[in-house]
Amino acid sequence: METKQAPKLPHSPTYNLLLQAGPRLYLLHQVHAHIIVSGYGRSRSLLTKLLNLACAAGSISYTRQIFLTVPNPDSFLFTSLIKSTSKSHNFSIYSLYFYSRMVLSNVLPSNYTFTSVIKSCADLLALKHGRVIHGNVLVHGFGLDVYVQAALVALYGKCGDLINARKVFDKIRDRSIVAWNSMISGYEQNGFAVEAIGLFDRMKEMGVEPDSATFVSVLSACAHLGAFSLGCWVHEYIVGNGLYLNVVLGTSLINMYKRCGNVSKAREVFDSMKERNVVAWTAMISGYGTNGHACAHAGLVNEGRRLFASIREEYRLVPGVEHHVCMVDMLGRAGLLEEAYNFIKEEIPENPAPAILTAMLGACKMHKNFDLGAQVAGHLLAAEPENPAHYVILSNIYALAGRMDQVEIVRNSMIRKRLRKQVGYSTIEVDQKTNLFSMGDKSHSETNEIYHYLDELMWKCREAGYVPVSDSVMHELEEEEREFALRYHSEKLAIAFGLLKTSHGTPIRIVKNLRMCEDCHSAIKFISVISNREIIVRDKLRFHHFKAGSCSCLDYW
DNA sequence: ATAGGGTTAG
Repeated sequence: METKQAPKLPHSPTYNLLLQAGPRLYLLHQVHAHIIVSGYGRSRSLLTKLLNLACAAGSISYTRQIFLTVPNPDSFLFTSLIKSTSKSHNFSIYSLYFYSRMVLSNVLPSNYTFTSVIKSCADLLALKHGRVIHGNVLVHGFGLDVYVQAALVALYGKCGDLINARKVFDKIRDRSIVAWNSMISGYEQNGFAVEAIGLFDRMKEMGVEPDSATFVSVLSACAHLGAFSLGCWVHEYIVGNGLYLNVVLGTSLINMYKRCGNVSKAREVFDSMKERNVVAWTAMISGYGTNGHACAHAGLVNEGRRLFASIREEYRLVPGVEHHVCMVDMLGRAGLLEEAYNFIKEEIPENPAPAILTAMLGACKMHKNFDLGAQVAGHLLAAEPENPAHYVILSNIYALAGRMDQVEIVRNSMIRKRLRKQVGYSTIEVDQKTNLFSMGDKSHSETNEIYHYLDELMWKCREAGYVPVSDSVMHELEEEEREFALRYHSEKLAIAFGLLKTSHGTPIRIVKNLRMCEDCHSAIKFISVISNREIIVRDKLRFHHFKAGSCSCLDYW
């Protein structure tokens, strides 16, 4: 017996004209005219298709104009309109608009309506509207539709409401790969890299096969944590399972490798990609930059000046804060303090962004220009009086200049404002698990072993000629604390742990949330010789590759 | 008459 299938009816000639026109405005206008002239001006099906195409063609005004001519828009028309508008970021707001018109017209929404309108809320980060719509979902009985649930998880995740994202996620009975991906990316995008990886492990335990979207988030989490071996595992999995390296996935891999300090692997991936766009190129270039292969480090000041000029002259773009910061950093590093300062005054005469002044201040500190430093710090404190980092660097500058009275004043004003220095920490991945250390941390299960080993190591460093550099420690600390703090800075603890736990020949990779201090920088150079290991430290701004007693940053950072 | 879904990089 053959099964009876519903016969597939051919499209009407007019409908075919619409299909042929596609999302091209001038053709759509012609077909629209044809529709009206041939008396189909009230055909909902034709108007629906026309609306979708007008929207896809990018004209929201034409879309609205057509919408207003539809006699009685039905659920399908509203839904398709909401879906079309949800596809473009620019039109998300109209998605909400048409949804509210739908509700006001008493037209019943479907589960398809909700997936689209929720996506628009997510793109708009419209959490309040999202909550209301979530209520509507429940009222209309779609609370257990897996597509709607996945959209809700993504909505809450994007809006930073992880509690509700997880609540919805936990209620999903049969979790699709997209539901898992939404929750994992929710954690990742909100800075919870460890949780993202934890959920990924759970997903694997449950036998769910990850896909490229899963890996994009997981790689992002690896990049965040500097989790090199997990990142390599993901890469092997991708290759082993023959997953296609599309631009997004490829760029995620590049990003992971470069943020783990391995530019050559990043480059291998880049070279193997079939398609590359601006994002991929930018990821690769910035990888070279942060790892010390760019103008500011190589001292290619003329090249840098020329590139900056080309932003306007060749590319017709307006330089942004990030470009200004780079210029000031590059000039400052090269010792051209005056040029850097004039650059700021000329390029950004009013209210330069704090990041630009911070770069200037760093340059003043590096080249010990205390007068200019104090002047810059004054502007910076006026712009951001609540940021403790500015007070710390200013007090460091005064200390370097030997003006302890000023150090005292800065310190007191910090105390008065109840500002505290951001807590520094370092992480290191061992056996695909990330271990976190903070200064003087004794919470680790192998604390005694680690401290003992570190003391021994520092002793050997001293024998080899290492002298502690105490001026980089916070000046608000008491003398005794200072010595302790210096000896047990988080990166030193993490390195000691790494040396204890990994075999010879394996590079040690550390991620630090703040800038590295001068003392640690000097100590690690000695450690790299004594332990005969390559040590790679990623600090807040850039990479330091220590090998045989020297660092890739050439002591400028 | 006919038509559709949620996740992913700097």
